[in-house]
Amino acid sequence: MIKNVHGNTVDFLGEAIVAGRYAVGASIPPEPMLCEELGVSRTVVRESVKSLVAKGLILTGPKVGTRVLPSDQWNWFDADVIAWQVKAGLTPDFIRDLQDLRRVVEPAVVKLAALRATDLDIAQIEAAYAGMKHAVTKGGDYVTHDLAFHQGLLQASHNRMLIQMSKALGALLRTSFELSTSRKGGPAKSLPVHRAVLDAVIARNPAKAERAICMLIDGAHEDIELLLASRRRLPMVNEPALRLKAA
Amino acid sequence: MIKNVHGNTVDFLGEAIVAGRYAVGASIPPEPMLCEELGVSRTVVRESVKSLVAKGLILTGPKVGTRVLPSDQWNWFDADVIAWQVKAGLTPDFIRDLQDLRRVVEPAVVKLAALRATDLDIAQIEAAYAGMKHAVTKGGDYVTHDLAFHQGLLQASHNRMLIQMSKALGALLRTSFELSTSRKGGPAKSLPVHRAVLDAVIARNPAKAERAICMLIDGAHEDIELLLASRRRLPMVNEPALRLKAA
DNA sequence: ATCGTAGTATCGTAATACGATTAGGATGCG
DNA sequence: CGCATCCTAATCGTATTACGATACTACGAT
Repeated sequence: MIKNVHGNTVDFLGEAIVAGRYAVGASIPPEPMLCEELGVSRTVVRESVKSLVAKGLILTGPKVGTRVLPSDQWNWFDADVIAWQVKAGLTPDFIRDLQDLRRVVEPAVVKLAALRATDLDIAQIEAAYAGMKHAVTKGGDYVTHDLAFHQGLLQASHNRMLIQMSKALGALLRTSFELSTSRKGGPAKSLPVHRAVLDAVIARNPAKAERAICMLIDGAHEDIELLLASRRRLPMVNEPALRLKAA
Repeated sequence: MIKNVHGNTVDFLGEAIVAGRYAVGASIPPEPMLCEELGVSRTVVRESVKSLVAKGLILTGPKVGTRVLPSDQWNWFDADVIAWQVKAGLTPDFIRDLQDLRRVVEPAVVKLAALRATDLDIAQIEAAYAGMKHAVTKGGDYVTHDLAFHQGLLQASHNRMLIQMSKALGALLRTSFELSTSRKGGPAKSLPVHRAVLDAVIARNPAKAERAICMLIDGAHEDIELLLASRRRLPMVNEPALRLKAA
């Protein structure tokens, strides 16, 4: 998974920060030290740092160094930030936040989708549903099509802000699916509920669509609670970090 | 309002892109040209470009140049992107999206706030309310305290994703207030509704809080519709852009 | 003891050079 | 004449060096 020097550097630093390897408010190693550690030029380090600044993870200043900002200032809807968080380990806090978000957003989204979906939107959701059905009956990748289903719903809301949440909600859906695989009937059980959502959207019935999606969310709710209960403590707490000031 | 060369460059380019001065999918001038135009070194231009890439506005590649991405890939919850959009002129689309978002998010937020608000949260909202009241009775800046009120509500939800929306919703609130100033009774009328929201939160009554905030939103709804009706066409459409390929 | 000042670590900006990639045209063949 | 192939050149990617700007730190003077 090599891409380019810049991308790798951003990922390395971003992941380290999101994983909590540098304490909030503390400085990360100065540029020359990072250059040496990562074996890249200062140009690359600086551009990477700027990228992270743009995502709200850090701030920089002469002499003050590069400091990690508190996590509520991060761009939590940024695809990279989400990816780093997922890779670093899903904290209960993160999952709880996402769950709140889903319960707020998805019902509203399907209502809008029922009003605004174009034929193309519906065709795409229908295709995703077909993929899910195929995965259940003949085996295959269920979660990818499940994600496509929900993403199609977001898209059909035709609201840029709401669409933006697909990456974040995707992380949650993927997690909740992590559980459902253990219980054999999971996908098979949720399939008809997905169908009901889609039918309601096609029928342009916002109220019905909302009721259907709420059933879906409530179903996933249990899985998540189980997940949170099982993983009481996750690897990422406040570890001493890599090293801030050697001397 | 000078800050540093990098910040100015990012703002200049970001604003130009958000304002639609470069067509979606088209290339913006190559790095050397931007250096000359802006009178900065290539270092600065590159770091600025990386910042914009991090915000999802553009993508770069050797030979392909730097291309503007479709607006539904932009990080719409990024404070800078919002600021640039506001500065460039509020399009009806943008306002409509924000309005959707507000109707979805704020009721949910106050419900969570009613469950989770700490004493400190409530004290801050209370302070904001006092500021609003003062502005109405003795004159002063109403909108700033109004913003602080709603931001306090977001904060009290204790959900990082929801908190992140404060910048975006702030832009909407500021816009809707732009209208209310014309009608003299605006602030005075909305004050008791704000009080009702706050009281419900203090009383830990989610349902009541939700009803109250819905009244508030519905009130603002008219203002926004008026705004949209009055400004049928805004400056930012598809202008020819600055200049792509001179030769 | 407190304030001011100088020193220094660190980021900010500039300038230059060369390597890497690929879009898009030039070329040759069927 | 149309299409596949190759090549060129435009443009970004990375490295290196140098110096200016800034803010923390510590020392010394009052």
